[in-house]
Amino acid sequence: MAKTARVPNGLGVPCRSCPLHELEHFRCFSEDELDFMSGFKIGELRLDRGTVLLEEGARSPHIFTVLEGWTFRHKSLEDGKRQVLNYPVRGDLIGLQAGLIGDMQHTVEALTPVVLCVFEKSRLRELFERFPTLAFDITWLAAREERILDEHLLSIGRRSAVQRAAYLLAFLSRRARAVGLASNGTVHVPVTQHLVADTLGLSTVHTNKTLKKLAERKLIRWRDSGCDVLDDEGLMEFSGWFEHPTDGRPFI
Amino acid sequence: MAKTARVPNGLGVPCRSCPLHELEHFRCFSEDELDFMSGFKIGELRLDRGTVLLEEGARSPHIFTVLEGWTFRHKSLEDGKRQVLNYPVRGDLIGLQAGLIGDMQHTVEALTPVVLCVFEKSRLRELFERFPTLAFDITWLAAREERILDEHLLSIGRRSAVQRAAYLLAFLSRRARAVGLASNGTVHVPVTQHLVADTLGLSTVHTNKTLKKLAERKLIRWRDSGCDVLDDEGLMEFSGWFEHPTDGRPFI
DNA sequence: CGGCGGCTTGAGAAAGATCAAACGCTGTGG
DNA sequence: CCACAGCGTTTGATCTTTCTCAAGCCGCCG
Repeated sequence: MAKTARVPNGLGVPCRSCPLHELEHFRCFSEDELDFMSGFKIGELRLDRGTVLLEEGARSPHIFTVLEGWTFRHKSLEDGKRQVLNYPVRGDLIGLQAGLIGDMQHTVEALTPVVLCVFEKSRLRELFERFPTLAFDITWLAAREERILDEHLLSIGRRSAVQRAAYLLAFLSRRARAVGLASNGTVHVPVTQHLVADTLGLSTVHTNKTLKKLAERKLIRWRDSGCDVLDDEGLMEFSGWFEHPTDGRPFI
Repeated sequence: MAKTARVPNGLGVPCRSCPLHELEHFRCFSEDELDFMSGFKIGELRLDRGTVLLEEGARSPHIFTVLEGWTFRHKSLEDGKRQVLNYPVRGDLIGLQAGLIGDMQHTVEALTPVVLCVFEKSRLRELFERFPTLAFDITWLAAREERILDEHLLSIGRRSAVQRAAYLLAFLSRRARAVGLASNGTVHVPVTQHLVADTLGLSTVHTNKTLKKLAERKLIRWRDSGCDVLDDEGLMEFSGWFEHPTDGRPFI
């Protein structure tokens, strides 16, 4: 079963030389911002695959940012049916909802070995007061998450099983690619079919049959408990989804 | 078909005497904040039922806040299938996503006659710089929207049709009640069954049969192209959903 | 070797979609 | 005042998608 880890262990990468800055995807920081961030970040947290970072109902004193690896967040009904909500990857914020509103209302778990930056939520107010630009970035990220969830909702509510699957894999592939997770051009998405099922709102059996159809079209290949996305353009076309460009993504 | 309206018309209620302040639901403003808000608000917009406020693909110079009435936001697939995402009501922000990120990626429409407060998105930066507390409130609202979408996603993905319907109506009733829209104890939700269907990801026919089951249990009553929620506690129990308390809701 | 987790397959059952028709309002024009 | 059109709702019949149950396969690890 899932383990739980909580305590920052070790300082690791300083913000100044954060590897995410190299991706042209992100905006640049001022010196002041960098100084503040360096102090705001209180450590790094490394988690094994399968470890629960934050649990539904918990109240954590920290918020996090993904530095390396894949995570996913999900919540469940009382009868145990689970719904995956999203997959935070490099550069994404984790725990903002709980940081602002109160308890966690979903669970966040490591999908691969993961490295997170840890921040104290008690200093969020200070961040807002001293660095409006950073505050703006946080809000930007929240708005983008909202947009992604809109998209997921449309997909689950109105697309057929195959299109839904195509959308999901295209989405994940694009997202991974944008943060530098493609190796020689293709993205390997580290999800089990069971997890895909719980993301699409389908049963595992039906998901399996559905994914086979995408594999037959050479859009994906299943390998090593995960999915090689062979042709994300093809998936996008097939699902009827396309990626909307966004004005300058911030970074935090 | 839906009309489109765009221009603020008339100044209406001053922020100082905003009726929303009376609901103990919202946090209080300082004098400074009130001053700023009074200037930030550039007018009011009244829309008839069915009018489109913001359209998918548009780029508006404004963001809005609902002062009176019901709205809904939705997006569609190319083949015309529509998914309703949420129902902004009194006190909710509209257009933040587009305000921060770029184009609108969903459409917002008036469900009843509506009064909106209009703000200039170009002054958002200034708000963040001068009033960190207000910036914080905006982020709070974004995080709460995220949380609501999480809940919707779980519902659509994992609940049965009846439970989904029960959840939706309980949710809307609670929400309406919280902002003072209950008349002698019960809430009238002004949605057609077609709209409910597009929110639940079901067909209209099946939605009709599903709602009948809830009506048979005396949980709701259909009347005047809308739904009287007779027993939201009952709906909540039936759907397995419960309302999570939130720490101090801000206001904007 | 045995067990477990993840994938695959088939068969029958259930949930929900689609098609078709009709009803009861309401508003409009003759 | 009536005829009629349009929208929202209701109902029944049939078709499709997806679920559930059940079993088997494979590779990995203890």
